[in-house]
Amino acid sequence: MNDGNEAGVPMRDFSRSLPMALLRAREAVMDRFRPSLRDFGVTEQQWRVLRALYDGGEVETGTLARLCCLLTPSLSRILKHLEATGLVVRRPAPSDQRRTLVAVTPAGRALLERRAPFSEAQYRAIEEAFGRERIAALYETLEDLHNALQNPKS
Amino acid sequence: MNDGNEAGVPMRDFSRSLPMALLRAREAVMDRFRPSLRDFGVTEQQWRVLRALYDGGEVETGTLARLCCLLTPSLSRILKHLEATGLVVRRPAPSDQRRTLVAVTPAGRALLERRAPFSEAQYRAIEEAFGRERIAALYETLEDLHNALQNPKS
DNA sequence: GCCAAACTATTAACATGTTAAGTAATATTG
DNA sequence: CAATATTACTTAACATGTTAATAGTTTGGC
Repeated sequence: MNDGNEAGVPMRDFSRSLPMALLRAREAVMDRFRPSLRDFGVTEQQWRVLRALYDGGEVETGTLARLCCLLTPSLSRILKHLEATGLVVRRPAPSDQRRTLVAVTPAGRALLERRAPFSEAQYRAIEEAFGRERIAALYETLEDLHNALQNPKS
Repeated sequence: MNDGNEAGVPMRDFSRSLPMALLRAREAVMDRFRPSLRDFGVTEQQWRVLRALYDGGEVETGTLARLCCLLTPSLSRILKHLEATGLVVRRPAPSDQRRTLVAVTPAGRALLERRAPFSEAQYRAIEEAFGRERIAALYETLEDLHNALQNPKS
């Protein structure tokens, strides 16, 4: 009668799952970065937070969460850990005691600058394997996709 | 002297992080699918496992992990949960007692077929927002990237 | 057949993802 | 200005990500 179910909606081929395709590609990329993350004793998410703070200014927790693509409960635990290890500092915002301002410490900055060369080396290897132009085009496509799916009606 | 650190390696702009770009795009996509996953009481990963088993045959745990982009410790816990709720069954492989064969149950198949229409509706919305051809091209690019980074020298 | 090496799955421990609930501070309304 | 709603962050609970260690099987020499 149809493709095998009562509702008449054929099951999409598993290879055409967009979340899976994005995840597979991301895992292939992360496999290149995990060794040095491990060597420097930081998780992927801890690195993202330090990375977002590198510019030097204080950043509010909520803003930091959006920048790093983290949910605030996760970020809360990550900041607790980073503060305990002396890589970041937190203080309440003077103008609004609800908000928390986060900044990287000199130790955190030193860690960032020690790992940066290893990270850049992997970027060069990835660009060599896939093509610098194709990588640039992919950044654009991914940003367009993100924008196309944001707030469809608001 | 240079871009701000002693090693002379300028820090890459945070917007040019490939893992972040892939993650942001994936999160934008997943935001469309999470509501129905939640309505049907399954996690994203549980859905991936059921989805991979839909064809009907028995699949080894290791193969299933690769198909679903899951590490075997995660899959082990997920299968325990899915088996407890009656959505999959496990049995040792007759020819090799080390291996475990997994299959979806009628209840699991029923869940798959109930949610499929909601999932397909979101795929249509995504294709409408971003363009069917661009989505197809993205699948290709992501697969090429994955292949380009797999086993560079083996 | 026996023993060491390799393989498969699981468990353990710690960190994060996800949703709901809680706490404190600020903004709003009457 | 007091009661209420809203906001920002945290905590709690359960599920998964990640790495290391463990237990049971099989395989390969010998």
